[in-house]
Amino acid sequence: MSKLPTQNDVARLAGVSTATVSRVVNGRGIVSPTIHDRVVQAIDTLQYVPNAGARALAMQRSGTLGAIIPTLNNAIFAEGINGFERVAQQLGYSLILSVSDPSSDWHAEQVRKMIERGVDGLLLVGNDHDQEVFERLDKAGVRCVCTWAFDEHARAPNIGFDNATAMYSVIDHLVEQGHRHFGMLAGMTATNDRARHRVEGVIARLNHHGIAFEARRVVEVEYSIAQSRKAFWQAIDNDITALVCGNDVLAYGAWLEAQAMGLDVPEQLSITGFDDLALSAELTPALTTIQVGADIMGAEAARALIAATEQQTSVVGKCLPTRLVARESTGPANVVHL
Amino acid sequence: MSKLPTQNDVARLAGVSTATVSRVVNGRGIVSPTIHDRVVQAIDTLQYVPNAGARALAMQRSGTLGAIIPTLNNAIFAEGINGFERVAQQLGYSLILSVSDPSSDWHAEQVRKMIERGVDGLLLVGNDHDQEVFERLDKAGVRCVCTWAFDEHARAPNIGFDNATAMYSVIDHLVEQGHRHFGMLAGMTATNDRARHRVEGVIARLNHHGIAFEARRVVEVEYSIAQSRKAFWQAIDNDITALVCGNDVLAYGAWLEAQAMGLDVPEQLSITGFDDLALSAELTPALTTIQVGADIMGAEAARALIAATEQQTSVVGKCLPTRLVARESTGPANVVHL
DNA sequence: CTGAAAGCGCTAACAC
DNA sequence: GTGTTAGCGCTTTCAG
Repeated sequence: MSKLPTQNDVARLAGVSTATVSRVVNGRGIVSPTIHDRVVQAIDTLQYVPNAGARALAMQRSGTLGAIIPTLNNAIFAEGINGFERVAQQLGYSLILSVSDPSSDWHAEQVRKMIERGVDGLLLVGNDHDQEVFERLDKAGVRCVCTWAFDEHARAPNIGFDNATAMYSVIDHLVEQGHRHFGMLAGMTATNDRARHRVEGVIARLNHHGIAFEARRVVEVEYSIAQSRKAFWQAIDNDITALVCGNDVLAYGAWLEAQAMGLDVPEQLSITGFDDLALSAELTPALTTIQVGADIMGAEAARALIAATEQQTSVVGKCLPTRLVARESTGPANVVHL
Repeated sequence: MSKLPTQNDVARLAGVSTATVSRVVNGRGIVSPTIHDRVVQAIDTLQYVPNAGARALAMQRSGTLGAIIPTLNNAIFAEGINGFERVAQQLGYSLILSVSDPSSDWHAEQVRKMIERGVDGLLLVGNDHDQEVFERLDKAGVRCVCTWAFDEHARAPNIGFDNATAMYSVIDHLVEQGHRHFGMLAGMTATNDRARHRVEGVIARLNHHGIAFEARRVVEVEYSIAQSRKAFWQAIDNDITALVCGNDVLAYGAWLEAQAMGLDVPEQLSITGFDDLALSAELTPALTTIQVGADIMGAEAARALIAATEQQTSVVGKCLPTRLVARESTGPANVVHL
């Protein structure tokens, strides 16, 4: 582990000043072709690699973007991070990733760590974050964007979609097919604003259609197939013809359980998801769901953060469209109840 | 974006030297209780957050770990990164994540970026990396570990499993149930050493059992359900009774296609996967597969990298066990051919 | 126990 | 065009 070559070493070898080396490395300023070549030469005989930390210290910009997501075990977040990282990489930024749920005590600490690392921008999921988090971020001059939601009046700019109205389209689709009796499998609303808004959307739209639906008919469950399968039975104990799920993972649980018990989907029960994961289109019957474009959302978030950083402006939010993808897991309501 | 408070500001406010502030922040050295309290006081009235970049510059250690993975769109990598990040976080390290395939031209560039960022350790996937990559890493004093594989003689320490012998257990299981005619859906062997070793394992073990199986019976396909479904038909065009898949995603494709065409699994065709993703246990019939423990692998990799960094030793590799999980998608070979 | 001072590797004015 | 010179914010001898 011999000491790495520094800018200084390159300068000496090329017989120029460190400032000049800096100029050619960063392509800033003007350097005569001759000198330029000499420096480039020196750089690669020495295999010189600039030190990003030192550069960040001098420039007061790190060239990194941070992201704190609740989990990596749901493909939808992986997809979003994928888009975020891809754009960051293309634009010369590195991604610092942290997995931590906003409802956990660690969350504020993770945010602090991001500030400590000097990220130029930070991606957060949802709007459920302590006031303090945003204050620290502001104070540190770290731009941030909240994703997976869109609320014009949120504390920080949002780049995401409207979870409630996305659910409207699910409900409209179902009501159109004659459904009047609904069940819902939702995420934990207490600690997850996206889940909460999806439930609210379902209830609001059902009311809009004059269909009674009480909050207690909503079964909340952790996002996992296994949990969902268990919860399925609580959710369908009424004469429902349609089961609305808070996301595709929950829908998979319902789909599997229905299949396992020989229940015909959609003949006897329509099932809907939310996210449109890759698998959803492949199932038989294929899952009707909401396409959210997580990859694009991540990409947009990265672009917005970087633009704001480089142009010294504030991040501009954006409401991304969602789309109902009507497939085979939903069909006309049938009087043959369970 | 007023200037952030620095150690200096804290020092001034507390009426001590920066060295003292450093001491209390890092818990190193001894500071009298009185002074200690005064400093802590100052730190949180100023909301002081240390600057990791500056610290890294002074200490020559960044407190970050890097990981370069081929994709985030396969749950198995998400799982591995999850374990890696969790341990890193617990031990006070941050994760810098980059998505790039080793076979792409960008890969070397991504490695360079990691060096530039000064990561203390780097996780790579597989052993298919240019010699140059390892040289640069060595030269920069960046420890690295290659995962998802285990080869004692690899250029860099491996923390992973033996892909070939894992396949032995799949073959043994199948042969035991009377299967003699096999098909295989594999990943792209040219650019993926894990896929290659899995194929080699299948062939070697089949030969060991005296069963003829030529490499051309292996259908290579990109890891995606959609691709797998198409490839399925090429793979089963013989009188096979068992289809061995290179990973669970490929197996899902086969499973779905079989289900869609009304083919009975395992009565008419046994199907096996590799990875044991969460979904595999939930399907009906549940998928027989290889449990690799990606989360643990990631965790071990982080632990090894950090231990090596902090103890100034080299990374010690480790061969992690894999386990055949025999479920319902495999059964006795049946003479009723396709 | 605590402070002073010398860097860590790089950039950015400012001179020449 | 190119070199000089201050720092960026932190840690770490070394004195005291």
